[in-house]
Amino acid sequence: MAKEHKAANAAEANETAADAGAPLASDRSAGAGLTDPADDAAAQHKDDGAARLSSSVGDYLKAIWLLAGDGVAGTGEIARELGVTAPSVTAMLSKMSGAELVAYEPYRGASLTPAGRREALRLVRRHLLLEMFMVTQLGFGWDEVHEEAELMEHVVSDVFAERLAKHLDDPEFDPHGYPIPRADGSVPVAPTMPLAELALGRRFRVHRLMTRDRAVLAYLESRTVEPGAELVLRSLEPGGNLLHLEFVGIGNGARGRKLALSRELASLVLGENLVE
Amino acid sequence: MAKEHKAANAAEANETAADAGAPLASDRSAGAGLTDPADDAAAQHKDDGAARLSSSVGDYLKAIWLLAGDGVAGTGEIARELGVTAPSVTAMLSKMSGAELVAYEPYRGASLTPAGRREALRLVRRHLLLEMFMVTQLGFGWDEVHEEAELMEHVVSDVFAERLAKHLDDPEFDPHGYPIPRADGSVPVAPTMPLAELALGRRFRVHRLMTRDRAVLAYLESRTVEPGAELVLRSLEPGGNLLHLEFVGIGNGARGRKLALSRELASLVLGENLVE
DNA sequence: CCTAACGTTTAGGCATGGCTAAGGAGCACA
DNA sequence: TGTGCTCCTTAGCCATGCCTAAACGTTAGG
Repeated sequence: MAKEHKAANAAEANETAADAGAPLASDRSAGAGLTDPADDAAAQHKDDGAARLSSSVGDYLKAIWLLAGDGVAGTGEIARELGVTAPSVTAMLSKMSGAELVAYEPYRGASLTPAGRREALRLVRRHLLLEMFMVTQLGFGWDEVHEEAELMEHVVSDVFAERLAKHLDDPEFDPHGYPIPRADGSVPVAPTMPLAELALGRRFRVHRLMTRDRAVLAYLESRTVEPGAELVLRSLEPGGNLLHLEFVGIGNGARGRKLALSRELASLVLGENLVE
Repeated sequence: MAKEHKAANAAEANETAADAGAPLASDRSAGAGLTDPADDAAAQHKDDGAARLSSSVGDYLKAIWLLAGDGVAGTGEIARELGVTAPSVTAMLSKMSGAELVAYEPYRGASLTPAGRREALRLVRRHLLLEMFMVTQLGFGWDEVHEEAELMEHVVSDVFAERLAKHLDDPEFDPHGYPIPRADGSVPVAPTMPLAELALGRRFRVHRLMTRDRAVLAYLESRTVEPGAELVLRSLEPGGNLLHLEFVGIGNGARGRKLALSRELASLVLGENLVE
């Protein structure tokens, strides 16, 4: 079902380092440089980094990020993602547009401004850190933590998030390989070649399971197809819809084990082609 | 700094077992048994044990508990505690009264019903557990965690709270000796004799610093007056307004150290008179 | 080029939870 | 037994964020 979203591609992180580096005052005045009174209200939000956005606003920002990344997300799309009706989205987008968090064009959709993007990444970061904490320290399963992190991400402070990050050893990727935005607003990058495109006999290291579908994640993990695992493509079923793989990973207790995987799932497994 | 404690005393848990034992269904129907139409709305809230109370409602319940425990809290008192105006409190109390969370008598005040008490304790438990986590695992200072826990306590689930409790080793008291309500709704008890009432030459073990004043807490802790510390009253200033004490504790590195304490502060230090 | 279908926006409401202003209860002291 | 004074409540209002119903833009097919 839920297909992963945006193809966070390699190039991404640099571009972001740029926005993030920009103290975001210059950006805005250039990009949306208005001289109207509304600027005042907006200014407050920036000076101190984020004058407490409501959690609803945060949800919208995050939804836009997940749906479109740096592109444009449509009203209906956002409504579906958040489980609200389209009119609610229209109203909220107008408001957020006024606060310079999104660029909104009626009937077209909304995209994140640098400030909105920054806030969205802050939330995603919190979300992933909280999930990791719950799983690694409290013993939750990966399928139990999403909703709770969803709530908590809106109330934890910057300081809490950073202390938690340190407590977790500053992870850059979650256990499925999903990149955890950094505190400075940049996003770690990782190899993105789909396992499905691996050539015969070549060796592949898994970096990311590109899906939000829990059944798929659970299936892959039960077979130790997870970040760090190394595989070799031994053969293909005629037609190419089934891959016969073999584990060759080192840390993996699975060395030598065989694995059959459909092309469909293999295309969700991202990683890199290793030189032997 | 943050010292563990969990001096879970032997006898404890009984008194509370009584209240908590009451499954709160019987209580309510007997106590407030109305037959009017409003019952419907209220009924929904009870059937499933607590149909997600808003965080505001929770704040009110907690405030009443902190201010009055099982007694009656006045409108103004609650308003001050929560930082809202009196009319807001009146309105909220009426609503909560309808939901059978408090017993509200206009112009008199409100007290918790069993259901309200249960919810208040749930929140207090979460609050204290979160504070302990932040301090002991994330390295926060005790004076930094209150507000954040205040926010988080409203969003963490039962399961999260219990897993966190286990992660923290099921503490029964926070580091200031404040009792942490148990998951079953009972409250640990500890000795409550004020240090100020100690007789000359007698030995005293600190169990609790009975104040929320941060300056006082910091002052006492900087002198290692904290749960577990053991002191002997050596002499009194004429008039009895100053106590000359000496540390005799075992776990305490402070053994033999002298301490002068005003009667005022000594009355905030609760504990027990030890037989020598 | 026009029109139907779809998605989006406007209009009008509702619930929550807060506020100020103004009137009423309760109590203490004369 | 009144008379203040304090505290509490009632009345009326506002902001947020959601909803439904209805009008409107956009776009693709005839």
